[in-house]
Amino acid sequence: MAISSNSYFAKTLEKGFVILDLFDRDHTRYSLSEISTLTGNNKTSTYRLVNTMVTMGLLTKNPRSKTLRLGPKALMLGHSTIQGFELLHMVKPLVDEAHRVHNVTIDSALREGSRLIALYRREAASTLFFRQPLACGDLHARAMGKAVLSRLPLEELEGFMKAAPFRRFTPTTVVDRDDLVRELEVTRSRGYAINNEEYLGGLICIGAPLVNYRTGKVAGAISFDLPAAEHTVDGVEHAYAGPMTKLAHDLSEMVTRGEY
Amino acid sequence: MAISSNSYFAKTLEKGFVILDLFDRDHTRYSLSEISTLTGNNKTSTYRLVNTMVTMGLLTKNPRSKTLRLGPKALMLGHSTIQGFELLHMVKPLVDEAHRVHNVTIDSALREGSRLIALYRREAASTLFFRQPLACGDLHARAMGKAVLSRLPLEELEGFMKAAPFRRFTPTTVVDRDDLVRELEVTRSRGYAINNEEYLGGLICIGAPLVNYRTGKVAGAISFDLPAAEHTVDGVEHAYAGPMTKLAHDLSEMVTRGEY
DNA sequence: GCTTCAATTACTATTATGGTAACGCTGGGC
DNA sequence: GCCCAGCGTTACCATAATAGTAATTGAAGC
Repeated sequence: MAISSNSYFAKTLEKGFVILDLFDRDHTRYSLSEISTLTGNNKTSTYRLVNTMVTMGLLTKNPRSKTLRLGPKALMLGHSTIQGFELLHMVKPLVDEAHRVHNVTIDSALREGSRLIALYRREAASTLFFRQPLACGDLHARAMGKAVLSRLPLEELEGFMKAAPFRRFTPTTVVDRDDLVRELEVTRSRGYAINNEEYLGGLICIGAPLVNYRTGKVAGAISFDLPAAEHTVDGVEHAYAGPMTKLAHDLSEMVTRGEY
Repeated sequence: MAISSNSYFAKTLEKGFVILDLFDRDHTRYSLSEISTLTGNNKTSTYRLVNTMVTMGLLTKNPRSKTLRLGPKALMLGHSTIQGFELLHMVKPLVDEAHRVHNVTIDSALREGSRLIALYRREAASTLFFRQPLACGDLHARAMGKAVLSRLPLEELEGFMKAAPFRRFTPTTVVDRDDLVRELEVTRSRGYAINNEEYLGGLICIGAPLVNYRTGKVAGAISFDLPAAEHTVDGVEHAYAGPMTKLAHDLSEMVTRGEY
C-alpha cells in the first residue's frame, strides 16, 4: 500500500487516504483496532487520523459501539470527485448519443495499471449503474479488458500474464495463459474484443480500447453489451462492431486531446 | 475550511482533503499556485501535498503545462465512498420498489448541517442521476429542504434563517424570511412539504423528512417529483402524499436502526 | 535572446507524529 | 453484582516530518 517516500511526499496524507480506501461496498464498518491492523499504523496514529476524519465529517463514529462508517462528507466527496473528473463530461454526450441511436448498453472504463475503473455507463433498459463492478482487475474475462490487453506494450502484458491461470467466471471464461495470448492476437488484428458470456452468463459484449493517439498508450476501453438470449456473437459483430469501433475512435480522439 | 486542531488532529490530512475538495463539476483544473492560494498553504507545502496525491494517482499532472486534474484513483475513490455508504444500500431497495409501484421520480438526500447531499435518486423516465444538484444549500427552494427545515430545532433554524432573503430561482420561490417561517409551520402540521415550481420551472415536488425516531434528529429527506405539465399541486397531493409519507416513515425507521 | 512567472529543489527551525505506557470505560463470563 | 479482558482514549517525549525562506531551474511570451 505504501507507495513512495522521497522528501516531497506527505506520509500522513497517504495514510489518511489508505484508511478511506478501506471502505467500499463490501466493507462499510470498521473498529479502530481493525483499521490500525489493516493499515499497519499504531493505535495512537490511527486514532489521530480517524479522529481527524470524524471531525471533518468523512467518517462517523457511533458513540456507543465506536464503530466507524463513512460520513456524509465522504458521500459528497464521492460525488464531487466523480463529477470533477473531466473525461467523464467529455465522454458522456458521445456515449449517450450512441446509446440513443443504437439502443444498446454502453459501458466505458478507464485503465489504471491493469485494472479497469468504471467511467460512464448507459444502460439500454434503465437498469442502473449500481450492479456493475466499479473497479475490476479481471481483464481476461471482459471485452473491455481484452481490448486493453490487446494494445498493451509487451512488458506490461508480461506483468499481467503472471496472474495466469486466471479466475474462471463462467464455462467460457478464458483461463489459460496461452489461450489468452492467442485470443489477444486475434483481437488486435480484428480491432475489437469479443466476450461471449465469459464474465456474466447471458451477456455478449464487444469492446475496443481507447487509445491516446499521441502517446500510443491505452487509456481505457468501451463496450457494447447485449443479452445472449436475443443475440448471437455473429449477429452482434455484424450489427455493432462498426458503430462500436467508430465510437471508440471518437472517444480516443478526446482522450488524445485531453492528454489522458 | 480549517475545522479544528487539538493534539489528536492531523493537520496534514485535513489539508489534503481540502485540496481534493477543490475539485468538482465546475472546477476540474488547477495550477499549483492556484491551489496554494485557495488553500492558504505556502507553495512548498502545497507542492508536497500535491506531489503525494499525484504519486498516489489521485491527481494527474500534465507534464508540459503542469496543470492538475483528478486522476483515475480519485474516480475510484469516488465510486467506493459512494458505494461504501451503508445507508445507500438500505435505502435503495425501498426507493426502487416505491418507484416501481408509483412510477414517479423519487429523490433522497442526506442532511449535513444545512445542506442536502444527494443520496439515491430513481427517475421515472430514465433520465440519469447526473443533472441534479449533488450538494445543495438552498433548502428554502426545495421540497426536501423545506421538509428538513420544518423539523429542525429552533436554534438550528435560526442559523439557517440568517441567510434571508433567499436566492430566487423561479417566480414562485419563497425568498422572504417570514413567508418561509409561515410555510414551515404549515409544512410541519401537514407532515410534508410542497414545492410548486419553486426550484425548477415545470417541476412539482412533495417531500418529507427522514427522522431518527430515537434521537428526534432530522437525517435527511425524500421527495416525489412530478412534471407540472401533467399534474396540479392538488392532484399530486391527492395521489402521492400518502405513499410518499409512508416511504418516508419506512426509511426513517432504517435511519433510526442505522443510527444516522 | 531576454524577461517573467511558475514549478521545483535545498536547507533548517519548528512542529507534528509515532510509539510506549498508563488510564478508563464497557460488555461478557462467572 | 463483581471481576476480567479488550478496546478506545489520553499523556508524554524522542524522533521524524513539515513549513517556510530562498535559491534554482524551466518554460512561455515578447
